[in-house]
Amino acid sequence: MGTIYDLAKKTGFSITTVSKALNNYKDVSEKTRAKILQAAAEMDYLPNAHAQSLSTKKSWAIGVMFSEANEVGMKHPFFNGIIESFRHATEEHGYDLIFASRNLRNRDMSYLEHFKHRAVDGIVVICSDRMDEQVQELMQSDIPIVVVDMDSANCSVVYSDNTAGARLAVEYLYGLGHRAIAHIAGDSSIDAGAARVKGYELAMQALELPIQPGYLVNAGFFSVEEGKRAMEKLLQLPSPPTAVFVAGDQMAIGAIEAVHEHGLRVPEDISIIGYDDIEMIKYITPKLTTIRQDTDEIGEAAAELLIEQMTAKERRTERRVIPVRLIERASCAPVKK
Amino acid sequence: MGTIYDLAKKTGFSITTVSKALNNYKDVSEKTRAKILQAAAEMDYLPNAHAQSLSTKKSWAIGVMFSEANEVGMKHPFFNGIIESFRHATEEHGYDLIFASRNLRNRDMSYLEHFKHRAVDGIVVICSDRMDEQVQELMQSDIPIVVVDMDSANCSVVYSDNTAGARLAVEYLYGLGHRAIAHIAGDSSIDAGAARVKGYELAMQALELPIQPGYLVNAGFFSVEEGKRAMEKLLQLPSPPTAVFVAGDQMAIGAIEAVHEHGLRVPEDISIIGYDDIEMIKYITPKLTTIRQDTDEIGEAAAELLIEQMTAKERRTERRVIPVRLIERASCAPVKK
DNA sequence: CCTCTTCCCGAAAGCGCTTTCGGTAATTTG
DNA sequence: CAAATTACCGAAAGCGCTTTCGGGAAGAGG
Repeated sequence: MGTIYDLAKKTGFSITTVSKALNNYKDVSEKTRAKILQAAAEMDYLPNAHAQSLSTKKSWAIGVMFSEANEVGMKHPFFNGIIESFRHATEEHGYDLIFASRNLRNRDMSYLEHFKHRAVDGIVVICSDRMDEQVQELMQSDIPIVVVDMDSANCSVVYSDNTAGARLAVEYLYGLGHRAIAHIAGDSSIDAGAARVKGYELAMQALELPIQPGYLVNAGFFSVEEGKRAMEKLLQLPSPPTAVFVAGDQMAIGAIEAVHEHGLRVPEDISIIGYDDIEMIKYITPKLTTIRQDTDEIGEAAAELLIEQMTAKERRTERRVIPVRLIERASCAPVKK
Repeated sequence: MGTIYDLAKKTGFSITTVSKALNNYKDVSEKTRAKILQAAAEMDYLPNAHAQSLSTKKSWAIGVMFSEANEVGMKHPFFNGIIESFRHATEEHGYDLIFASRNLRNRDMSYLEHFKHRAVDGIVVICSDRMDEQVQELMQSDIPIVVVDMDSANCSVVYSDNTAGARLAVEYLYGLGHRAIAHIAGDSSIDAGAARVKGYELAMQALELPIQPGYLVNAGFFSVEEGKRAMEKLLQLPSPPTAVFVAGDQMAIGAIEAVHEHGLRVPEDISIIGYDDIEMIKYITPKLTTIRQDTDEIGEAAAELLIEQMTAKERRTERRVIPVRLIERASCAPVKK
């Protein structure tokens, strides 16, 4: 493969000139540049990224901290859409993604430390647990950063318009004639969960619907099982809801399961609307009506916000809220008279 | 953060000694090592990975080439399980994963070139298209490599026991009394597809069942739509099968859809068995019976094979075939009399 | 013909770290 | 007590690249 020294020897120029030719400096004539590029091609020369980073202080690498919760990691059906789109967007600008371990030759270190060690140009955190110490540490560092799916006053963030989405859902159910509308919520320690609760409450208030006791149930961390348990609670109520807005598709799947096991039908007996629009809900029965979060858009926005900071080499803080939209499928129906 | 020079200045020792202390060389006394480590902790010293890699020729990074086909990327429901487990396994040994772009400051380059540029210690390719030029190039390089989900004579590979899995599926259907067993296959250009076809044929032969004309249909690249179309072909046959072994869960989902649209039921009218055991099939109706590929095991095996090579700093070629197993759910039933 | 620009090129320092090879001081051995 | 080990430490070269700065040659201007 060779180094610029080899190129210098081969072409007879100095390594300075070789380096300049390779980097399009203008103080090298076209003729010598051509010779050098030719020689480089002949010997399959490739610059060594480590050497470059060392001397330029730029690594062209983005550190990613990805959903660590409950072992799902890259299997996370919503986040993996975001990271995919983020990857695409950053790739076009020449950045590589590095998934760091917290393990440096035995000694374990924090994500921040590892990212500093690797000298990444920026960081993206896609992880909904704002209370995570590691996340906190990253947000307080001075490395360019963008955080997805949670809010923060002192770093760039991008997330969906969760309250608007929740209102959309409630208003849609209302439009179908429903008045007894419950909400299976995600935990409020997660921004998205809290925002959707807020949207639910605002919408109910705007529609002058009181929230009946027991109609707002916290189902924790968005899993199928938790959604199922939450729905069971609703079904046990003296007067169960005719429609429920579920804060996440996975929980909605669990909710539907609970309804079925209770001998009722969706949507004939109970309407269910989810949130996220993950892949699999197109294949369940009934196909889930949901609020779609635009993962492509989110990933791209995150990339944009981060790249800006990295090229400016300074931390900025900008908030980007991505609109959502209702996807009508088959899990909601007009209320039974 | 500081460098070893700062540490040297602060402690009064030479940078040589500092470096040695940090790297547990034994020709530095306990006393001075303690002082240096102390100082390092005080100034939050972190070694610079680029400098280290430059001088040691070891980057502690693994380049990953991940499913590029049809824009799914990290959303691939089977591969993302593998990469997650692979990540876990390599993390414990101190390796980071780097998802490279093929874009180096405008000029585009191959994956191999990019990986050389980044000086990764090893490469993992998780991507089923063996004909991909990029994959070929990687397999022929001299960097330690492990390839998942396809076979090759000249590099380490790990994949599931696809023929055994196919036989398992066919024998299971046979055991339920089925004799008219069809196979919706993945394209033979993909190793997994070809192996499953082979397993299907072997099993049918062993059971002395002739493969009726039209019973073996190539459905291409494992998508829901292709599976659906394939099933439609089967349903148009003069005597349609009573059971079909589908080479992938996504295709099986499509197949079930086709059956339903045809006014028939699964499994009452037609039994369907899938392959992979991806997350979502637990939530469709009916829950899909399938052959589970152990993504955890595959990822771990791949990690092991690669780490061996990287520590030995030499390319090796070993084949690891991971056993599969039948997961019985609700999409298969005894044949109707 | 001389001076002033402009155009090219290269010396050298620096990025932060590792590792070989000696050398001194302290310790052990005969 | 002299000689031979042993224990510690440091100088220096090297990893592959970038970038500042200065200098020579060629062309422009008077």
